[in-house]
Amino acid sequence: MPILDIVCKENDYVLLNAPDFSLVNILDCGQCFRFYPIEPQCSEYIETYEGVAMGHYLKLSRDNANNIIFHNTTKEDFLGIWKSYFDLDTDYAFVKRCIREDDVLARATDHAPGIRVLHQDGWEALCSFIISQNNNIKRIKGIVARFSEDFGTPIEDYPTHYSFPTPAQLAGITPDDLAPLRAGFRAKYLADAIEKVNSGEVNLELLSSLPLEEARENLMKIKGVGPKVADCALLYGFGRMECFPLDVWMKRVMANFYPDGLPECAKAYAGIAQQYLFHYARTSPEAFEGI
DNA sequence: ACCCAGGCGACGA
DNA sequence: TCGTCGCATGGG
Repeated sequence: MPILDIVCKENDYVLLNAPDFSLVNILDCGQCFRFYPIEPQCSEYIETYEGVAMGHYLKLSRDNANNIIFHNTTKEDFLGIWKSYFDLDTDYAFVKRCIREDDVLARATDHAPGIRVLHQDGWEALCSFIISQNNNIKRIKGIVARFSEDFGTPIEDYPTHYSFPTPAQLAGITPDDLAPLRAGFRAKYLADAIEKVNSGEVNLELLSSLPLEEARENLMKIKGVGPKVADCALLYGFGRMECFPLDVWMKRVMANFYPDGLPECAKAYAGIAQQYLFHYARTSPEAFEGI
């Protein structure tokens, strides 16, 4: 049984009736930093976002019938890039039914039912979460945008949009070269990541398959990569859905709701559960009420 | 003016 | 191994 009904309409690909898919939930919940809301161009569209991922520009909308429209997308790009990027092979309705056995997770999934965990490019996720430390999401997005504009490549047919720079494009870059990003003390961490990935001291190719502890230790050889940044890179960039990044918000969640650890029903879906809980804690004033 | 932001490294006990 | 502190930058 297909998880989602997908049809091709002229130049668009459309997910039919996808209630577990909200653009604002997915693209504005602190997991990715390159998508921005734009004015919908059709009265039927509830929300429209555009951005760049995996070296490709994408504009997508949700309409008033809960269809998700991938605008002007080829079959090759949809199946080769976006199907994986938006985790379309995972049945989020099923995952939510499982984790909702827990009351807090039930509230969290009600609060933002359209969250999904993206499968982003690993290098971009690593750099993005190096930048994220002691920083806020708005400024992270600005730094990542300048990183792409200053060192990436214009996208074909969308020359005002830029791909995220590859390690090869950044070879030899010094912290001073990164000054235009205004990344502050994180510039030297980015430079170290560039150096260690280009030298092969850290091999990104292995991180999807290595035992989790080894993968984390590998990433933490990079200056500025500790347990939290490593877990975020592994979860969002290397498909390690068992990762459970503990930032300040998640530490509050654990202390308040789960002093004895994550409930059993969520353990098989730790990364996804984390995303619902993180977003709930950060955006719902009721999250910690009565605690 | 102050405080904080999806942490981390350096340092001292 | 543990706690504490400084860190660049910019928005509220």
